[in-house]
Amino acid sequence: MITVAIAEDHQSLVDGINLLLKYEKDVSIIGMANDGEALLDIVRAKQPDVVLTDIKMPKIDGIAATKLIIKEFPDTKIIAFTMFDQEDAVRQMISAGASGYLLKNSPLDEVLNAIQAVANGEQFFDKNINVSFLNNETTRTEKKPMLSKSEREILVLIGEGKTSNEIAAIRFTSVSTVEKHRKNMIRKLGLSGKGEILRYALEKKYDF
Amino acid sequence: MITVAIAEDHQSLVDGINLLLKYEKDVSIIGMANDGEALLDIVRAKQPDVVLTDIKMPKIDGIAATKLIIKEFPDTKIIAFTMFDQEDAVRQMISAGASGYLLKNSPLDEVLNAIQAVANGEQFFDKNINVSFLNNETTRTEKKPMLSKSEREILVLIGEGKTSNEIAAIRFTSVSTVEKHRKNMIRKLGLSGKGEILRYALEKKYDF
DNA sequence: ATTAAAATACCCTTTAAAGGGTATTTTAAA
DNA sequence: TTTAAAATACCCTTTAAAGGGTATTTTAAT
Repeated sequence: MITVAIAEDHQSLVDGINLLLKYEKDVSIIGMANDGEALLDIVRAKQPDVVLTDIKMPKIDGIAATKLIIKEFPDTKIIAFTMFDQEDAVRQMISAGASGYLLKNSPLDEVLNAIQAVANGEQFFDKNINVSFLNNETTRTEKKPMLSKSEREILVLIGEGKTSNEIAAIRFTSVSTVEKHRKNMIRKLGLSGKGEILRYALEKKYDF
Repeated sequence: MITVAIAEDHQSLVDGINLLLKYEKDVSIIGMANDGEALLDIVRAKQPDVVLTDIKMPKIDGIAATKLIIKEFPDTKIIAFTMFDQEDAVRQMISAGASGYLLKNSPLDEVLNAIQAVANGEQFFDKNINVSFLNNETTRTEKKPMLSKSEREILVLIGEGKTSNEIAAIRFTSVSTVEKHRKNMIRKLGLSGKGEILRYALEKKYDF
């Protein structure tokens, strides 16, 4: 019997996975969480064999949660279940100690395959993910630019219509710092022109 | 028997809804799509009673798809199924003709409740949504300021990321004219601040 | 034909953002 | 522990947009 904990901020999807696994006799869901903190509580209390976790979650994100879980319970198998195929996200999850990576646009029964694979000591990667970069030195160097934590925070505020001045006040930093982050993001994202970072923020805002 | 079509770009969630409804004898899923274009094909081919659709989808988004479906098949009941509780998104879906609005962080069985409600001619809104503004007299009677033809054209171009200079070139007018239209729109719409008209253009892009 | 609204085009000033640097401290990874 | 990356903060210049006018020509409705 494989015991599984699920962390995912969309309850509908948790319910869907539950429906799928309810009648699987070799898999038992022993806990569900909608954020990383609740996931850690479950793992500490019940020590599941497999953890299926979203990356973007409230309180503690999937990558940080994975690190903490692996640190405390190194034998736990962790599968990332997320909507984006971002090289950097995959790489971070792998180096945090995850054994598998699933995309939400894949069929739901892949979840079962992944759980069984990782419980069996194997790794499991979604077919739609390009994992070549994990072994390939050249591909790794040309990875697409990833925004840092501060940069993402500022991008969200930009999307909310805040000016650099307001953002500086909110984050208790100087305006020049905010403007520096702006410029760095513009460079990283390959943008140019006045409104372009606002456009970017608004268009991608539901994406992360 | 209620016939249902689902449009949602995360296959895992489609599978979950499928699992939930498979053994419901008064509900039958007659089509599934991962984008708005495929949804329209299904609706035209099979004319479902109820459509459950995501808002953010490839090719044609949920709001545009809703408008098209209601135009061709006015009796179709449409439920928005999405991850964000944004007043503007709700309002736009309603004015596009949707009968219900569900959040993805709600339990999956709400989907069944929503389908049965709208099939029955009722409206169905997620408990976690603030819908007060829909019945609010002041909001409803508040006639939106009417933009002129040129103003709307320019607003579209602003939404496409064009600068006043580029817009002037496209429209064969002077930059000062474009800037005048900008300022007039800002005044009419009650906006203020640098990026605000771009924000407006991007957020209301289905509305004017 | 009169009139009102829309579209056109210019004036001036101010401001936020962008484009270009350099430099220090803090944090996290190898 | 050494190193690299991120976050911090400042410098200077340029530019697009905003905020405030006035004024003329077109277009459409009475």
